[in-house]
Amino acid sequence: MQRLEVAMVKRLPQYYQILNKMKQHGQEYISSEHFARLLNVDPSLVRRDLSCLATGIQKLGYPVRLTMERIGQLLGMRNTKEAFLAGAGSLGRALMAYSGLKEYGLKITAAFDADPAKAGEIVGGVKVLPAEKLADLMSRMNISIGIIAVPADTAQGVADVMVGAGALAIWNFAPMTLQVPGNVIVRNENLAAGYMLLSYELEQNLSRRSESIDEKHVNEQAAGEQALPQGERNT
Amino acid sequence: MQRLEVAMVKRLPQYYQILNKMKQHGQEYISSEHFARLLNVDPSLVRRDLSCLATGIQKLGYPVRLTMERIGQLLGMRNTKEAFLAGAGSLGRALMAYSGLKEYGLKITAAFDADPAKAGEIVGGVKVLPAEKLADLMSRMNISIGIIAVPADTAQGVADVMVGAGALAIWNFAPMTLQVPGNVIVRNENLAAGYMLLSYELEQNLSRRSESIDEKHVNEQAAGEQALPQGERNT
DNA sequence: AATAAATAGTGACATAAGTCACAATATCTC
DNA sequence: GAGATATTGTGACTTATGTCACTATTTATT
Ligand SMILES: NC(=O)c1ccc[n+]([C@@H]2O[C@H](COP(=O)([O-])OP(=O)(O)OC[C@H]3O[C@@H](n4cnc5c(N)ncnc54)[C@H](O)[C@@H]3O)[C@@H](O)[C@H]2O)c1
Ligand SMILES: NC(=O)c1ccc[n+]([C@@H]2O[C@H](COP(=O)([O-])OP(=O)(O)OC[C@H]3O[C@@H](n4cnc5c(N)ncnc54)[C@H](O)[C@@H]3O)[C@@H](O)[C@H]2O)c1
Repeated sequence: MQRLEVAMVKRLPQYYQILNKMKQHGQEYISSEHFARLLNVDPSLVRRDLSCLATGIQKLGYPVRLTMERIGQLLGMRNTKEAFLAGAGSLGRALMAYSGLKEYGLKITAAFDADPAKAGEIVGGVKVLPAEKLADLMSRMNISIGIIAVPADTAQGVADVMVGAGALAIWNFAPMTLQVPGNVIVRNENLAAGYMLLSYELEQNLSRRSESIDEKHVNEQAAGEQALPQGERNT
Repeated sequence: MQRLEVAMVKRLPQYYQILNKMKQHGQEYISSEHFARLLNVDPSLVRRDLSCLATGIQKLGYPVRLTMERIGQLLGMRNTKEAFLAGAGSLGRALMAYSGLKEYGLKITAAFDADPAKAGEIVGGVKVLPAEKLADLMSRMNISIGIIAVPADTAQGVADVMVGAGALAIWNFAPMTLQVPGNVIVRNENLAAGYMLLSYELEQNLSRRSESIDEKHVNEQAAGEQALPQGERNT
């Protein structure tokens, strides 16, 4: 009964990150219970997710190194992939400077910016080139991942160029959904949308809190303070 | 039959962003069909999501301004919220400089960094202060949102300080899940995990492609090129 | 005024995701 | 080496999410 579902795959990176931290702490094993506490999910969900890796050992838990290895392999992190970045603005530079991505198998080979003043700059070891060169270099170097960090109104155009140059996957930071052919993978990292969600939940919490104050006639500001753990939001 | 679900609320920001673009283009109405095309989802899902807003007009679609207004209200964007940012590194600076957030009702009032050399800097109109001042200022100014852009190993400590100072919501960019009391909302913006997902799907696509090449004995490199639209990944 | 056409709203259904409870099993202790 | 115990793996169940097909409504057209 292999339940290789989307929701599960979304959690695998989190297990991986936890395992990584455990490894650094010299931990040998970690239980589903422990995973669950760190991730605010149900232990049985962890077990269900990891059962497909066939790596759990009864009474001990999951061996840190082996499980990490398996997840890394499943997620395709073993072989480093090269990517081109479009847009060397403040977010683009942050990505260039971010060493964490190498650890997960991503290497930003070059960046491209429409602003001629930015050409020649080097950030985090990554050189910025003129935007015009993107298409040609991408197809000639056979780069299959494109990262989009340009303003929303030019994002679709950049995506089209990347796809035309052979991109198979696009990591998009512009706050919009891109239109691409069916064989191209897009992952939208819509941070603004993420904030709106936070804003919504905060609003909900606040109104619930004031409701209970209303109901119980003041003197209950602490109400909800010890409320049931609601878990964290992401995904 | 009010289906006010999590999954739906996650899509509302996307509808909002599309409506915003439509407004700028002077569009008056937008149909569920149109929404669906832009978001790569089923039109009936759009209708179900928006039905709770009671704003759709038959034969015309959804009125852009009114619907945007309703969503903005539901998401709690009408009243601007102030936030403190911890970590004025490359990502933190990008957030300070990002004007897009104001549009959605978020104002970063001040930033805090443990590195004394960074104190006094101003990025995007936001001043960087010494990290020691965070707790005191946060509780005195009654700021309820904290943004975490510090390295993963200090993130939990910063979160604890924020919660102690009265934070009710945390927007976390460190690649880990934070432990907070049940009344505090956390949104994890785990970009590294996002990349791993992209990597996984790319790997899947590549292996499926090579499979079909194997099966049909070469000469079919184009196979999958016109594959069924798989929609985009986010959330 | 009648008709056509587009499009929202929705009940019934299908699939995905998560929870519970418990059996199976590996390790540890004495 | 026998028994206790922690912990995995999983079938049955519950809840959430998405899809389909159809009805109702509004506007445009003749
Ligand atoms: N800065 C943030 O923290 C942040 C947060 C969330 C989302 N985003 C999104 O990320 C994107 C970039 O944001 P930013 O703050 O870095 O903006 P920015 O204005 O600092 O940088 C954008 C860069 O893209 C370049 N550019 C424009 N058109 C281009 C093209 N066709 N080809 C190549 N380069 C081009 C510009 O010259 C500029 O250097 C935007 O879509 C923004 O909405 C940014
Ligand atoms: N840069 C990126 O593109 C990127 C992408 C994804 C995730 N992240 C995550 O975001 C976080 C920040 O990344 P970054 O690239 O900006 O790192 P960075 O090293 O450039 O910046 C981190 C900043 O935090 C400060 N800091 C450390 N401890 C602190 C404390 N206790 N209080 C206040 N400030 C403190 C440091 O002085 C530094 O200025 C990290 O967790 C990283 O994994 C970054």
